[in-house]
Amino acid sequence: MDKRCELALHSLSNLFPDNTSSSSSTRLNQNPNMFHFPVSLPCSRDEPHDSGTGTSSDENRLPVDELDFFSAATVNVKKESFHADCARLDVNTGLNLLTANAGSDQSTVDDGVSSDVDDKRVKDEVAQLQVELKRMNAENQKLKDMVNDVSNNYSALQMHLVTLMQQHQRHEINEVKKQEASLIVPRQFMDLRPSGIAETDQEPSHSSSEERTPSGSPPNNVQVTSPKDYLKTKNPVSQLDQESSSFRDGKRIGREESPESENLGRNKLQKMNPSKPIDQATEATMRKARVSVRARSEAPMISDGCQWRKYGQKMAKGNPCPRAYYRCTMAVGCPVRKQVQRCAEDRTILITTYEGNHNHPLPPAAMAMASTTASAATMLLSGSMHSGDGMMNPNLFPRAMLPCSSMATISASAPFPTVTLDLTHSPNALQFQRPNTQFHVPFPGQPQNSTSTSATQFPQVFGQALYKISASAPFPTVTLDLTHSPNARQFQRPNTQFHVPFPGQPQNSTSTSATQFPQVFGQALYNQSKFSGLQLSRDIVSSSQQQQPQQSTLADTVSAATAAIANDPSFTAALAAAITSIIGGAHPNSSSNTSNNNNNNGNTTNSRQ
DNA sequence: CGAATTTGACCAGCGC
DNA sequence: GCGCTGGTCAAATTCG
Repeated sequence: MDKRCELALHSLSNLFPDNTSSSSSTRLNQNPNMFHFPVSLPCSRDEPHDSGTGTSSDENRLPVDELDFFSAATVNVKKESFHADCARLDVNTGLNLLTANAGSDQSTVDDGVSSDVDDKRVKDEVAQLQVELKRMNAENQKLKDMVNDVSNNYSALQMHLVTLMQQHQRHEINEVKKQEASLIVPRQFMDLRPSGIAETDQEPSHSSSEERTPSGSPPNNVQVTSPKDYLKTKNPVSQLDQESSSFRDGKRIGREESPESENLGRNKLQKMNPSKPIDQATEATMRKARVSVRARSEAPMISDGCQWRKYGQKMAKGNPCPRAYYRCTMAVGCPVRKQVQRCAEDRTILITTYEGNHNHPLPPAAMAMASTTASAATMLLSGSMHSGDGMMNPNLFPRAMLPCSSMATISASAPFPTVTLDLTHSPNALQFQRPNTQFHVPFPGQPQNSTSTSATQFPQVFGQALYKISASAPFPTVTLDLTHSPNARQFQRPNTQFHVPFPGQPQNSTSTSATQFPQVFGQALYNQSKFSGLQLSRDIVSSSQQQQPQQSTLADTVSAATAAIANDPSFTAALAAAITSIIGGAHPNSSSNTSNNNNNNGNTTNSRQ
């Protein structure tokens, strides 16, 4: 920052010790869509200003010269710095200062000069200043309106981007489907049937594996066994696998009916629609694609900005913790559902599995998670669609999915290959890998020390830490493992606070019951492209990263991500979401999502279990 | 009193 | 065919 600006702000703080700093950082915080940039106050004055003169706060008094300086600075803020407005530099502060000092200055002059001439001159100056104040207030209001417009436009664009992404992916899927319809390339990474081919019930004798094969033909060169067999013979070992196995355990979970036909059995639905349009098939596939998010949280549910209604709870096999079922209630008929369950091995880990895509506009607070899950599902489906070759050579799959596959592993020998993308091996990852780490992101209208939020705030984090693609289940699942919490600092907005001690930033001791995750989508791209091939043990990385937070910048991340995407277009969807996240990450979360059902962890279980 | 949650019942898929 | 399991429904209950 220009030194003169610093001096100006210093003077402001001296004059209004209780007002300046707070107002400059909070007034425009009312707009949740605001970006938070470092304050940059442009100053036009050529001569360096000596803040030591006339800034004594004892009398709140400034010489006219100083008033002129602030006036000039304020005008420059208005004229030059839309950025400054975005940056929470409240021009009103300067205006208030101007007003206050105009008054004090007048009184000071009155005390010191008794002549009518001087008094008249001062009054004239005050009048001029007041006129100028009015003008600047009007201009300031215009600027604020502009900021609001930009924020609104941004939100609309973000929504539009997500919509376009989904449409684009559907188009791609349709294109690939047409190609595969002629080639009849077996797929094993997902459940994509050509339109018109009903699911399991038309071929009840088929195994679950066969059901995933188009045309009912088994994969050419892949031994097909049931998921349970796979689990028996192959031990994915990782916790993720064990968790996802609860969905893979040879059972088909989730129904594919549209909300309008939810009450119809799948059989009925398919009989009613023997020739399901391809879009519906795609939609069904998208609906089946699952994104599982693992996050450490004491809260019963992470807050993703959506509204959910609990419609069931069951005890799942192998897990003493009940699994809760939620349905999106932000719009009538929204097909999105999610399951929330604690990890059996580590109950501090909350596993949230999303299924489906929202069919309604989302508030900014929900955009992050929605785009994350949509992108994850899209990526999975896209990778699946491109996995025709990967079918023959499963190692191609992670290569296609990631610009740098050094951290991707795949159990190629398994009949149900599982792609594990362990991005925690990046040097940046695992910084937050601490049990019960709590992030604190103050949002407008939310007390910073609030402990009332029972849900974990969950901005967009896809692409970071450990995420895993599990296509072996009836539903392909992307698992985002946030328990190896990512380094979110790169994307931390200046106005965002975390409980993680950063260099030069004292650790905030406030606590909140809500675990709030910073938005770090896309960082994996950065890590991967920049540190490709770097093989570090997780423990080493973990320990080192906890002590050496990364200092990378957003620009670095974006450029690296750009380079990564240039290497592999298949990652378009994920990158798009990453950029979306980077651009829009500062969205505050709506209070708590849903109903804050604090009893979700309760012991109430289905008696049948 | 309406909304949200709880919970027992039901259904479907799958393995044996 | 039967039992197990996951998922959902809907009446009962609780909550604000």
